[in-house]
Amino acid sequence: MTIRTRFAPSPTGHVHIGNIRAAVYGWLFARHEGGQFLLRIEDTDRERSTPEAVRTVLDAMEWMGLTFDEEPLYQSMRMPAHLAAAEQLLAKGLAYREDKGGTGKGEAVVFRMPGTDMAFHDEVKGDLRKKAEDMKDFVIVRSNGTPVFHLANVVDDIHMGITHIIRGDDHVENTYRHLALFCALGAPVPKYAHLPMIINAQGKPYSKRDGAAYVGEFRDKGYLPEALFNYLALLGWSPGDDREIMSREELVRAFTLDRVRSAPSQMDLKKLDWLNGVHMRALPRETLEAGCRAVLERRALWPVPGGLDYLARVVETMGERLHFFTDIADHASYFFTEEYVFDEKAVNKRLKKAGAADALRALSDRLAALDPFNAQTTEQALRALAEERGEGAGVLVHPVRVAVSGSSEGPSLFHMLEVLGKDRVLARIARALEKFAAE
RNA sequence: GACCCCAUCAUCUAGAGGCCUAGGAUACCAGGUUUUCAUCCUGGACACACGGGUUCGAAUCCCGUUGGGGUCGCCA
Repeated sequence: MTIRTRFAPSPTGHVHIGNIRAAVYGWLFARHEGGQFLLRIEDTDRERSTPEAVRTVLDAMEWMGLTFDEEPLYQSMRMPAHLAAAEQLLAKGLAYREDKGGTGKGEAVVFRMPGTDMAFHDEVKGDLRKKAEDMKDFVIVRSNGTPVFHLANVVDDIHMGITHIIRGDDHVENTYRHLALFCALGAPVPKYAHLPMIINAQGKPYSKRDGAAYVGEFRDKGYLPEALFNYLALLGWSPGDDREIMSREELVRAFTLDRVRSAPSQMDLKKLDWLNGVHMRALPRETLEAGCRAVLERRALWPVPGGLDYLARVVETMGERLHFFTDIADHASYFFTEEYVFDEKAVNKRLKKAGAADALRALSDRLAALDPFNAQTTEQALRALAEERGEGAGVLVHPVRVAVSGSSEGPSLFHMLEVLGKDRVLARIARALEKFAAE
């Protein structure tokens, strides 16, 4: 029997990180087993289930690389099947009609629990059981004639031939109901794997208040899907050895449900950041450049004279300083605009200091005389000048860096000067002199 | 409250009775490399919630306590 798993989100306009992790685990499991991974949109809540909300789910899946093997099933289209199942249960005497005083006018259809103790083996939590007296009959069709989640869910899982249900452990208590429904409908029961929640520092379910909580936010903040994927895979699961940095393929090869932890885990955004840097550094040049360009476009820092070649040189110079695509705008905007911001502390320390203006003027003259203006020649000129003045190179290096980039951090100064080019460098030094060095 | 689940460094985790004076990673601290920053390298501090058992031997098994979480809808 080939394994089939599914991700069954209800489209609410955003995809929670905990949900996408469930999808990641389902996908990983299906791929590892050579099975299928399916998508079912639980869009029965017509208020919230707008086409845009559905689009958000699809986008998140695509961005994360969670490919599914069949066309998505839209639960709203399946209402007749759900109702038919209820009729069948009614006919078999496994359900009954009753007015439980609900919202609707008439009677609801209530499913009769078997009245026996129940047990099942959860792939991550182990053996779980529940006593008959702790389980009550429950409504499967509302008095207004619409099917309830439990019914729809089970009927659709049967229809889709789902063999393994991988979902959040807030569903464990529902499992007994679902199991009973599978049996009542004469279908083979699937296996279940309940994943622990992702929690915040307070032990509560991780939410928007705790930082980025939705897939789209991570994307917008510049995280790489492969980094988030890698991170999420390791949040609650481990390969059993010391590997941490893993590609999608390695994860597929290593993933098994029995290595999923059953205790909840907390997001560590710092670790995600680190992992993002790791994946960033492993990216092919063209991908890196394309990602940076997209950010620049979004921040209105693109296009720029020199175009793609220029961008390539900036990216090359920034090197492993880019932990996020957004860093190209957050930490290297001075390559793309004259409107770069001056860091106040850096200005005070390096430009408003006694002697800084004098040093800058002297250096500016030397730089102006350079014919090939590149990393080598600028470095030579600077060092020669420093020696003549009987000072360390730092006395010159720091002020220029701040004058030219506004910041005291950044790539190798001389490569930066080369990329910026003589004209811009001289103009920036002059402007900085005017602006800050009122010596 | 009832029922269920969970419990190793700050965080993610390895650990399925002796290999554990508990390993790795992030974060943190200290040094080195880089006259900056980042990367990288080296070192450091940091944990088996508690109490009882079982056993020659327990982070690992059992019971209890404590702490946390989930579920108790004609929501999904």
